[in-house]
Amino acid sequence: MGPAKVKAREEFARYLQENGLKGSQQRSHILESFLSMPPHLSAEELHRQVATVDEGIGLSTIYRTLRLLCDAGLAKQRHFQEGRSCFEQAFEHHHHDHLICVSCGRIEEFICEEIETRQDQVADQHGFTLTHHRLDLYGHCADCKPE
Amino acid sequence: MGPAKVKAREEFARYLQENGLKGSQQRSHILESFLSMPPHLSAEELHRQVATVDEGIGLSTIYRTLRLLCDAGLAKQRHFQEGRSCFEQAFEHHHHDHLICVSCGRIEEFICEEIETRQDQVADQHGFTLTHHRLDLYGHCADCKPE
DNA sequence: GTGAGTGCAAATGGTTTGCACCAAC
DNA sequence: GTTGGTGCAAACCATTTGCACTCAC
Repeated sequence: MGPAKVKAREEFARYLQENGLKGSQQRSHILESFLSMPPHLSAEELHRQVATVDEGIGLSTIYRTLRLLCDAGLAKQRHFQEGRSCFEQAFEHHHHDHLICVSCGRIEEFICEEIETRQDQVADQHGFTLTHHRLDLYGHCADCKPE
Repeated sequence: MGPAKVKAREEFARYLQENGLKGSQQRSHILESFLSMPPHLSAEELHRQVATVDEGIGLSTIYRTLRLLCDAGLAKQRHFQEGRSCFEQAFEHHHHDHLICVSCGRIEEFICEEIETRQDQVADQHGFTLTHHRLDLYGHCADCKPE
């Protein structure tokens, strides 16, 4: 169990504390599952995982807690596919962009300073002040290459 | 009326022809409205515009025709905001990325060869073969700058 | 006249919400 | 014991679809 996860737990507890929110068994189970899973997952996937520990937990609670985690800065909501959210572990993560395999769904992260710089230049040329951006590269990963 | 629009009409007729599809008053009205409007619009916006010419036209017909236009290569479906599609005029358009104003919704297009090149390099380093990508820059445009 | 196109209403599906009940502080 | 949390079912909402009818070829 890495120190990042310990810190994430503390962070969540602190967030609840500071906002006059309560803890609960469900929230603990959801957080633990979230921390133990791959860094990118859907609400549905998280729900299935949590169900192995707590059968009766509702999907709405998953969504509500996921929103809490986003507000607390521990998760980030992404939209790699239309009509379905992907939640990403955000604690101790710096900015990065994504490579998404269109065959198997594998997601890899990267960051390219050159691209970041160019984006700022482009925005500048158009008189825009950037708030955020989204760069997703879609393709076939090494394992899914057609022969 | 630019030559691009004339070509777009011919292209659509040809597409229908080649695929054993029929023309209709509705399809003509929708195409004309689509060509006369700004290059980025929602199905709803197109529907409202078409309604000024043909009151009774259904929203489903708008969607069905929009899909046809995409298939014919005259439109491209984008997803700048979650849960709402944006359709873009695609005839005589080359590849480009977008700047989106988070205040007024204005959309500007740009292309940066340097970024394109870097994307290929990044994909290569990760063993990916790119099929497509999505680069959206969000921010405040010149007119919406906070003083 | 036949197969495709249309309008309408109903379905879809991921996500959110209203509400009565339950539990953490 | 008060206030927030939970599960369930119903609501959302852009988009799609089933169906009976109409129109283009």
